[in-house]
Amino acid sequence: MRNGINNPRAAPRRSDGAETHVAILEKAMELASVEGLGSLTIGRLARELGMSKSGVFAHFRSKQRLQRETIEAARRVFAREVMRPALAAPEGLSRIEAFCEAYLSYVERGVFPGGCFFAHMLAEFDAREGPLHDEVAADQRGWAEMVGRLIRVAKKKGEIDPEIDEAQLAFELYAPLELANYLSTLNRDPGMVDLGRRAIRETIGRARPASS
Amino acid sequence: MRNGINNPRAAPRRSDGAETHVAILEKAMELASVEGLGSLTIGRLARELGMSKSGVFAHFRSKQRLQRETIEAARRVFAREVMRPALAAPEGLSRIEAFCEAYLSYVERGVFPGGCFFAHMLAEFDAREGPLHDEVAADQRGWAEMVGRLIRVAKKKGEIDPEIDEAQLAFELYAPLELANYLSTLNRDPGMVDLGRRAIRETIGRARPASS
DNA sequence: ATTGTAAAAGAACGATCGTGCTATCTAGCG
DNA sequence: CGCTAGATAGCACGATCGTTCTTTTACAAT
Repeated sequence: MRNGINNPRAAPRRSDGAETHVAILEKAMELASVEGLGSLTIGRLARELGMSKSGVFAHFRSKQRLQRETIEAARRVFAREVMRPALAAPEGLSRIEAFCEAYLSYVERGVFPGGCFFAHMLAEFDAREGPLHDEVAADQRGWAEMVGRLIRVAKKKGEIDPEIDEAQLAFELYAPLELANYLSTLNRDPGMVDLGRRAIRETIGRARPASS
Repeated sequence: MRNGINNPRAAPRRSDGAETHVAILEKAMELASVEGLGSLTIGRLARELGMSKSGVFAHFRSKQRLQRETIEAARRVFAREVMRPALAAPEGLSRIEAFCEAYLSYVERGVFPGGCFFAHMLAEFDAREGPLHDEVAADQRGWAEMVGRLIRVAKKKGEIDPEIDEAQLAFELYAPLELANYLSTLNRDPGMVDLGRRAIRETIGRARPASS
């Protein structure tokens, strides 16, 4: 906005505020996925990026805003790496499969160095009070509703047994995803997500209508 | 040891070092289960207990030792609240059931105010390097081996289908336990552990030999 | 070349961190 | 009683925290 919009041959500036802003958020996501949002420190961030504390601070003007923007940036990564490939699959059971596979792949590829950003946040803020707990709870509720919708659509298409309890199935799909993330991260072994992959495959298989 | 051992009518001391020690560790477990071992602070602990920072510090002489002892104290709670009732059940499938139910009950009853202490530690240290990561990984490995033994014994007794992959079954039992802990804590709703209860029941049901 | 502006650095603040050293209090022993 | 030893408090340290204020830098427009 400040640079090059009206000038097609604008020389690259040594440093554009907006670029620095996203660079900070990228490093913040990295650090927070490993050590948590609570251990995310402005001084640490500055040292890691080779800039001054006040230089970093000026981009957010409070730690709360830094934390909020870091979460928002992580949501965009999640949307790009998990939601988008899932939505590319056709509606119904295969979109459910695609969503689970997209999540497992996102864990397996190490999109965040500390495993799934939101799994970490879930554990960090599940028991606390305050705005960060509420953000995590809202995200969680949103995903649960989304999976619930996917299940209902698949039922309507006759790809899932109509007798199946939606909340229960959503839980049984979510559980292996979450654990695959934690165990593969803990053991530094991306191969462990295959345990989750197999659990998902069998749970989805059981959810199919008896006729099939 | 220092008091009353040889004197049956020892007057109660205003404060016995050993009693204070366990009181500190109890508060430390409470705080750490909610906010994590990383946010556990000696000053905070002292304020919460109405004593001085140096008074608390003197019991451990380093923060590392405080953290180690807090983990050890939590292991004792886990042994008392989960392992002991599980081991009271007869060997085989019913001990597996008892173990899962003991865990879910321990979550449901809110033994720790922040949900399962070790589930919190798993997420806090899964991606870090250092002694605390190694402790968590060792605990994790220990439980996995224990569940593996339980499954093998149940197989030997003919209560579990011999074709079943032990590691896969262990994973599929562990996943609902973990998620039930996180979701019930996040939503402040102990009722959510019933989702885990039902998932466990069905998974165990499927593990039975086909003959049965 | 001068001016304006946004980005970043620098310096300082009060608070809190982990840790060490010293002093005070109290229970039990002679 | 005085003495000893352990538990606790008080105080100070250097480091780091989040935050504010001021200054320097580097580019864009004039």
